Amino acid sequence: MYIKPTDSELEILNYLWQAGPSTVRAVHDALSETKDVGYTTTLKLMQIMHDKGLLYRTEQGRSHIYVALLGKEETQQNLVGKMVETLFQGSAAQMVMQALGNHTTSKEELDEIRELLNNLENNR
Amino acid sequence: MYIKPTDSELEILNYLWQAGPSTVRAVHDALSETKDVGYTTTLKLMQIMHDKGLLYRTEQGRSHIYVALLGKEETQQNLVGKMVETLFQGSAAQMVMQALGNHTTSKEELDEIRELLNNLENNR
DNA sequence: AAATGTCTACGAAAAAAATCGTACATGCAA
DNA sequence: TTGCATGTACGATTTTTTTCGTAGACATTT
Repeated sequence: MYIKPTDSELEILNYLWQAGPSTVRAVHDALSETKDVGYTTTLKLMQIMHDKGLLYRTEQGRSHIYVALLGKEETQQNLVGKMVETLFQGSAAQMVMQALGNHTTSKEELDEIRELLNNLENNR
Repeated sequence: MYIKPTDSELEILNYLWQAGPSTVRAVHDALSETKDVGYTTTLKLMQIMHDKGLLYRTEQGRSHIYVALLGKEETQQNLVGKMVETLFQGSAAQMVMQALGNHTTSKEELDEIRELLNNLENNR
């Protein structure tokens, strides 16, 4: 069974996806920018995530280097999928409407989506 | 500030959105279909939601009738928006790709989305 | 060498969510 | 009228998540 990361865990995963293998220090410094939290809190969270199998870690001198074991796309897919099921009765289109209707999206992005739509229809 | 409903609360809201004003019994019977949970658990949850201001209730004889105070669209918007921010760095288009890429969507729905895209571009 | 800084480990507490048992009221049926 | 079904209230417990203090190891600075 897939383990749904908590919101805090997601913040950490996000950083690791973007930054690659990182120390607790690096993660914590990044999170501190937007959030008031103690170092040991971040440390503990990452240790727990390691226990849960969400992170891999390797020793690097006196500290540890952590790597996300969940892929970004895989996780996005899981969470979006879950939201489509629970909040949109399984209709991805409904969710898309909500998402696009209330966010500013550039012409380039809209075009990209159009292309995706075409591909979906052709590979049917 | 907007209060994010928990997963359990969302299940209840979903039912209320679909069924309209309902008793605890009705909600619980519906949830029981897919989930093993005691009646008093559902009752307590709904009482808490009432305390939080998520539900309104009115007496009906010996029991209570509950109504969702959060609108469905409003809540969808909030949660989708939050997900776009945290999981897709603010890019709704990215989320849309994920959502469409991994769900089967009918031609009608795809057309509907196309139309939405056109409208978005025109009302710029 | 002593002090200081920076790690991890670990326990514990606080906070948030979810679960349920029991008590008690009341309607209804035998 | 006695007993059973069905409500709510409410406290308590359990589980999950978040937070942080303290201790000990080790490197670096003074």
